[in-house]
Amino acid sequence: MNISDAAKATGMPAKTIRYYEDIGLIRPARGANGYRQFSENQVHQLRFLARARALGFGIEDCRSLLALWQDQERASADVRAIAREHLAKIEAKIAALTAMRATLSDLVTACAGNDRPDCPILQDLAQK
Amino acid sequence: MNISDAAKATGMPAKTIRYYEDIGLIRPARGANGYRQFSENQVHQLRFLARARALGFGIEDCRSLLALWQDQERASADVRAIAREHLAKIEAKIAALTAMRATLSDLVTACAGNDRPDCPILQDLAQK
DNA sequence: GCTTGACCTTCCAGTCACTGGAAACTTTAT
DNA sequence: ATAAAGTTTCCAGTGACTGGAAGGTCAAGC
Repeated sequence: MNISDAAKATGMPAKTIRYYEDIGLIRPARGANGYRQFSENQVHQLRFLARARALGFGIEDCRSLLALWQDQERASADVRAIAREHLAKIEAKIAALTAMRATLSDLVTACAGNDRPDCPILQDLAQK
Repeated sequence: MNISDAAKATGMPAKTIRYYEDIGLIRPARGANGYRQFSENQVHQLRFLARARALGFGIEDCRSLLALWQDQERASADVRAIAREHLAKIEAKIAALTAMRATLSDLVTACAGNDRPDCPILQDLAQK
């Protein structure tokens, strides 16, 4: 399987797959012509990575999760610890964004949005 | 006012202020010794920037907002348009993160987190 | 055989908003 | 006089790609 087929099979850009090889997340074989060759198993790994990334896990978390997945002797506690930490980071981001949204939403509502220069948004930015 | 005083007055790292000069957000004068000299007005501008950044506006938005703030002939509609677009992006991010949180939260709950290898989190990552 | 086009390769640079660190200069305090 | 603190510039790194250039390879049509 060449890279564009792997890309189609996983929904990832070929560029991303090359990048993942670059940083050692996957190690596809090479044909005599130098082309990367992906096994079904590697396509499965790529899908695992795509799903983990879609859940917001960072690359290093993905590396750990992939290793745990491959490891039959893993403890689910190790997986859970990674997921919990990530969940905490996501919750912190949501909290920060929610606070921003509250303020911005108020300001957008308060601003007339017309031809005149007076603007509660600028007032807010200027004062604090 | 030297850079470290401006940093204290705004709560920004001096590095960040230098960076803002680098990209043309602010243009402090220079003393005979080459040191940057910040006026009260520029400190005010920096605080404006800090506040805008804290609300999540990108640098280019900050540049536009700063220009609008300085422009007595501005239309509040222009400010509002920037804020609304930014608000929409924040809401999209919140939606994405909230979806991640829902899935992750379920998975973390479902995982026993013990010594054994069976793990709903890995199962989820592997299947889709 | 030859050409065209689609595919593949590597490598370099850019994204965003800083942040860290090195080397060298100036100012301030002792 | 010296040491410490503050300042300067410049270069590199962050995360996770993404775009593009230059060049090699493959399959199809003439």
